[in-house]
Amino acid sequence: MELTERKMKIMQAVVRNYLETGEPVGSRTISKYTDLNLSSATIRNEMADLEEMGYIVQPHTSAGRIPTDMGYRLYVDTMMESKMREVEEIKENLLEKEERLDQLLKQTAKLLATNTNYATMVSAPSIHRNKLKLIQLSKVNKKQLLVVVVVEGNVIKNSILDVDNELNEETVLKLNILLNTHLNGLTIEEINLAMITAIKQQAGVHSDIVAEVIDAIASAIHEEEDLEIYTSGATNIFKYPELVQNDKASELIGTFEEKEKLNELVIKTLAEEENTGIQVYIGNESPVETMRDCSIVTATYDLGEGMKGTIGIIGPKRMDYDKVVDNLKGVMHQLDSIYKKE
Amino acid sequence: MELTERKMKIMQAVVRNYLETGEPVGSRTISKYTDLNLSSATIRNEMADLEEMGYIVQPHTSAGRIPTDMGYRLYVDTMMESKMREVEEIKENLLEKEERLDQLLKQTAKLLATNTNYATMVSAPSIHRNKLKLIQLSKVNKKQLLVVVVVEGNVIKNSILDVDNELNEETVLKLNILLNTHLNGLTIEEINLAMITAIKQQAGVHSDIVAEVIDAIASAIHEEEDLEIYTSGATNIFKYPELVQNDKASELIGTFEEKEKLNELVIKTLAEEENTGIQVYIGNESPVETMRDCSIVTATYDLGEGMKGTIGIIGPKRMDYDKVVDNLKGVMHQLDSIYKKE
DNA sequence: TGTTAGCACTCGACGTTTTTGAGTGCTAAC
DNA sequence: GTTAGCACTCAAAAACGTCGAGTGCTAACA
Repeated sequence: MELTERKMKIMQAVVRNYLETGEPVGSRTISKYTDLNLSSATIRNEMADLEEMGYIVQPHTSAGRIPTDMGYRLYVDTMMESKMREVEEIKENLLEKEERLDQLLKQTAKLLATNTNYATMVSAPSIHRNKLKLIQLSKVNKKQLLVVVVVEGNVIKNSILDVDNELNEETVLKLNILLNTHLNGLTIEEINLAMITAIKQQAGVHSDIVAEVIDAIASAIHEEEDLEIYTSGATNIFKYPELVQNDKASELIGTFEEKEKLNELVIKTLAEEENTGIQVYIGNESPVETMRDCSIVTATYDLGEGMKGTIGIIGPKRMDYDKVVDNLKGVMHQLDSIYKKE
Repeated sequence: MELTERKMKIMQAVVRNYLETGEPVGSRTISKYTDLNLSSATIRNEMADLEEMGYIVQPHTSAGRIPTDMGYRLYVDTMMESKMREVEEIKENLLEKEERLDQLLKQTAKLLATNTNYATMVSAPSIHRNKLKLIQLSKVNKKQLLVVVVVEGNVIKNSILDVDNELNEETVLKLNILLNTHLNGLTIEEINLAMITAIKQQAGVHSDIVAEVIDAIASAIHEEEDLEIYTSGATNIFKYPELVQNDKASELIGTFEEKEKLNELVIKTLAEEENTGIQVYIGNESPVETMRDCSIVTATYDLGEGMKGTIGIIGPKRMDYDKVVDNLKGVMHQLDSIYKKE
C-alpha cells in the first residue's frame, strides 16, 4: 500500500493530536481538526489503512488510534517542524559563563529540565584527549604526596599518593619541573612508555616515584569517569502517567540515581555521529534497557580540543519532539558561543 | 488512665505486628500472637483504652488498630530491643579504608541503603573547623592561578582565580611559603583580619593578591558545602505503598534529587546533641517538610578534629526501628575504628 | 471510483448495588 | 476480671447496568 500525501497529513494530525492530549484520537476529531475537508467516514477508511501499514494502533476495539513506535519514527523523520522560537529566550536565560566546566554542565542540565519538563542528563566530556595544562605535586606530609592535574577546560582532578621514602621539598620541586616540561600540552593517550623511561632516567634516584606519579595522573583522569554525569528533573517523570504505571517510575528513577547505566547512552551517542548531531531514540530503539517506554533525544556537544559530551532528554514517547529539539539546538548554540570565545 | 504492664505488652504486640505486616491489627491476632493468654474480647477492651489514651487508632470503624505517631514514640522510647546481631557482619562488609573521605561516605550511604532497604543520606563533615594541611598556589597560565587546599581528613578543595597582573614563578613560590607558614594548622574560622593584614604586609608588592587568595581558600572550603550530601537507595521508597500514594513519592524523590532540603536535617541533628547520638523523628516531628509521612533515624558521627557529620535513614513510619538503629550503630562503630586508627 | 451518511456493534469508563468478611462494642454469664 | 456470643459496621471486592466514543460495513450519491 502506498503512503499517499493524504495519509501523511492524517498521520501527522493523529500524532500532533495525541502529543497534545495523550488520548487516543478518533476519526471525528481529525475530520474537524485538519484543513482537508473530509468526513469522519473517509478518515476512518484511511486510518484503517494506516493501521494495516503499522503506523497506528487501537488500544482496544472501540477506541481511537495512537501512534506505534514506527508511527513516531515516521513523524520524527519526515513531519517535524522546528519552530525555533525559544532560542533567543534561552540565550538570555542561560548561565553566565562559569569558570568551571562541571558547574556549567550542571546548570545546563537544570535549565533543560525546567524548560522542557522532561528528565535530562549531561555527560562531562571525556578528557582522555585533553591536553594537560598543569601538573602539581605537593608534599602533604612525610608519607603523602598530593597530585593535582589541570587539563584544558579547567577541569581539575586530584589524588593522594602514599610514598615510601620521604622526599624533601627540593626533590618535589624538581619532579614538578621535570614532569611539567615533559608532559605539558600532551594528552594522556600521548604519553607512551618511551617517554616515561626518558623521564625516569632524568629523575635519577627518584625514578621509582615517577612511574607512580604518572599512574596517579592517569587514574585521576579516569577516575569516576563513567560517573561524571549530571542529571536533573528526574521527578518530571511523574508528570506522565504512562511512565508511572507498574514499577516503571521506580526503575527509571533508579537509572537516574545510579548513573552507570546512563553511560551506555553516552557511549552509543558518541559512537553514532550524525550530521546534525541530534538523535532520537523511540521506545525500543533506546540503548538503555529501563527506558524502553520512553523516547530519548540526544545531542553531542563539542567544545573543541576533543572535548565531546552528550546531552540527553528523556521523556514519554509522546514527548514534544519539536520543542525538545529546539531547546537542544539552543543550548548547543549557547555552549558553542561560550566556549569558542575563549 | 494508667498504662499498665499488660497494656504495654499489648501495645508492643500491636506495633510489632503492624511493622511486619503493614495491615491494621485486630484483637484476635494479638490474642494468639502474645504469650499472655487472653481472649480477643479482653484484648478488645484494653485496645479501646489504648485508643482513648491516644496510642492507637482505627483507620475506620470496623478495622483493626494502627499506632499513632504517639504510639510509635512510646514504642521507640521504651519498648525497642536492639538485637545487635548484624554488627559483626557489617564489620566485614564495610569498605576497605578509603584514602578519600568522600568515597568512604558514599560507600557508607550505599551500604546502609542495601542493608536496611530504606533511603539513606550521609552528609560530609563540615570542614570549617578543620585544620589546613596544605595550601598550594600554582600558575595555570598568565592570568589564572590554581588554588588547592587540603584539610585534615584529606579533603581536597580547589578553585581557579583570575589575576590581573601576571605573576612570575618565583613570586608564586614565595606566596606559597608565606601562606603556608602563616596559615598551616589553622582552621578557616581562626583566620582573622589581623592575621591577613600581617601577611599582606609581608607580601609587599603583592599584598593585593593575598586577600584574593584567602578569599578563594575560604570560598573553596565553603563551596557547595550544603550540597555535600551523599544519598543512596532513594528508590527504596517505592517499596512502601503508603509513601507512593498521591504525589508523595514524587516529592520525596525530589527532596533526594535536590539535596538542599536535606540540609535542614543535618543542621537540626547536629544541633540536638544527644548522649547516644542516635535520634528518631517520627512523622510530624521531621525537620523536613516533605518527610512528614516518614520516620527518620539519624546519627551524628564524629571523626575527631571537629569533623562531624550526619547519617540519616528515611523510611515509612512503620520502619524496622530496631534493625535501623542496629545498622547505624554498626556503621558508626566502623567509622570510628577506621578513623581513630590513623 | 472516491466520498459520505447511516447504522449496528464493541467495549472501556463510570456509577450503583450486592456480597463478603474482618473486626468491633456491648451484654450477660462464668 | 474474663470470656463467649451476637448484632452491627464498613471497606473492599464483585457484579451489574448504563453511557458514549469510536469503529467497520453497507448502500447511496456525485
